[in-house]
Amino acid sequence: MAKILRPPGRLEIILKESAALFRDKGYGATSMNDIAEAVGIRAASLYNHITSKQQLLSALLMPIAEKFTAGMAEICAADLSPISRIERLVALHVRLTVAHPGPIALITGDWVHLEEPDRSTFLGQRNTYEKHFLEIIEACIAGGAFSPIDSRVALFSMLSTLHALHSWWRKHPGDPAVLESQMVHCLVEGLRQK
Amino acid sequence: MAKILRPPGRLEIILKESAALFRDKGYGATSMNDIAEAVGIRAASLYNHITSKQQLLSALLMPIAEKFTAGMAEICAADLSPISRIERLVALHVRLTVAHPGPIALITGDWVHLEEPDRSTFLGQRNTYEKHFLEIIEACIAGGAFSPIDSRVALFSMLSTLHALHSWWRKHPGDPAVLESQMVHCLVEGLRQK
DNA sequence: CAAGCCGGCTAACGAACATTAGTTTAAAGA
DNA sequence: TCTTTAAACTAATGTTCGTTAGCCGGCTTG
Repeated sequence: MAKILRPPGRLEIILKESAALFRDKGYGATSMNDIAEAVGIRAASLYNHITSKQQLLSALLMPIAEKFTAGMAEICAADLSPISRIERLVALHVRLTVAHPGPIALITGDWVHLEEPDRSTFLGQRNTYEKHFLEIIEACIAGGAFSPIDSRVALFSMLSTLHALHSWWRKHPGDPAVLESQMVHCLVEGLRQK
Repeated sequence: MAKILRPPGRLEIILKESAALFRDKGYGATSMNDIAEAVGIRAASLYNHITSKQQLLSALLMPIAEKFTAGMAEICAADLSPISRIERLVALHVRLTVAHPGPIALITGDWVHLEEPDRSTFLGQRNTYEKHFLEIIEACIAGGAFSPIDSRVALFSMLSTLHALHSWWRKHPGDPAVLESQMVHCLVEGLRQK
């Protein structure tokens, strides 16, 4: 039984530092030297653990996309009211953001640097995710739970906030459950006092 | 009276193409060659119109920051109820986004590549802008117009949507007034049917 | 027609880039 | 103690980067 619990795992350090750098400076503006320096290593030594910068991005982005896809599938499969599905979706975003605040930041912009076939895979998952999200919103409107607003505008509004969650969490970490209820309040109930 | 209405103005073309490329690929991943190619010119020829890549970013970002600062000052100076100020702020974002959909995209992420002193100037303006925005939200809560939610969460939620507006506008251009009322509905009134 | 200049161009610079090859170090297993 | 092996290193590759220098064609203006 070779090695359980080896140090902290060099690869994971590299992934974590890469995510932070990609998030802060962007994939294109982050050099292998930057990453190596953050890890405390020479740039060439990184290649003992990874095969390319591109694969690094892929290793960060693809599992996250997968998690969102799986979460959406679970919510769609469950027997829930449309409004409950919305709440579950907010919870999904909060949970994944808290668990992976680094890689999740890349979903907004740095996916453009993915090469094929990862790029197409990622975009496909993203499209179906948003399609399902839209259908749930439309179900809320049809059922009278939501006002008869433009469903695509509502989707855009919710998603842009949920995608930016990581920046909020980094500055104000706290109880995920509290954050979740605050998000539901802002996004669904609205700010206006009733 | 030298030249009114000269062709389309080469510099403006360069600025517009740069904004689009910075927005799509990020400042660091956009090369002078990319910009030159988009303009239909060789990279070296760009320097007949600009002094550096850095100055290009600065020329795109700083005027936008200035416009937000000026807009906020105007709203603060006017004699308005807190809730009216919120509506005016949404209108300000919609108006600037529609007028400058390219450069406005850089406000979210690419400002990190600004060099001093522009970087500090930009951050200063951004901070005071958000401070004023927060005060207006708190006035809404204090006056009973808003629910007693965490004001910073409300600010984050509104700003993240307003900052992402450009991506929506690019895909679904239309009547700015309609967009504005939809935004007010999503951000203030909430999606939930009352 | 001549002068000037605006805005292209080619050529070249050093620096930084991602990546490869080959070597050394040091800890683990025999 | 000797062997193996993972993971660091140095050195070097060719490419691309932003930028400078200098040239040249073709308008505009006298």
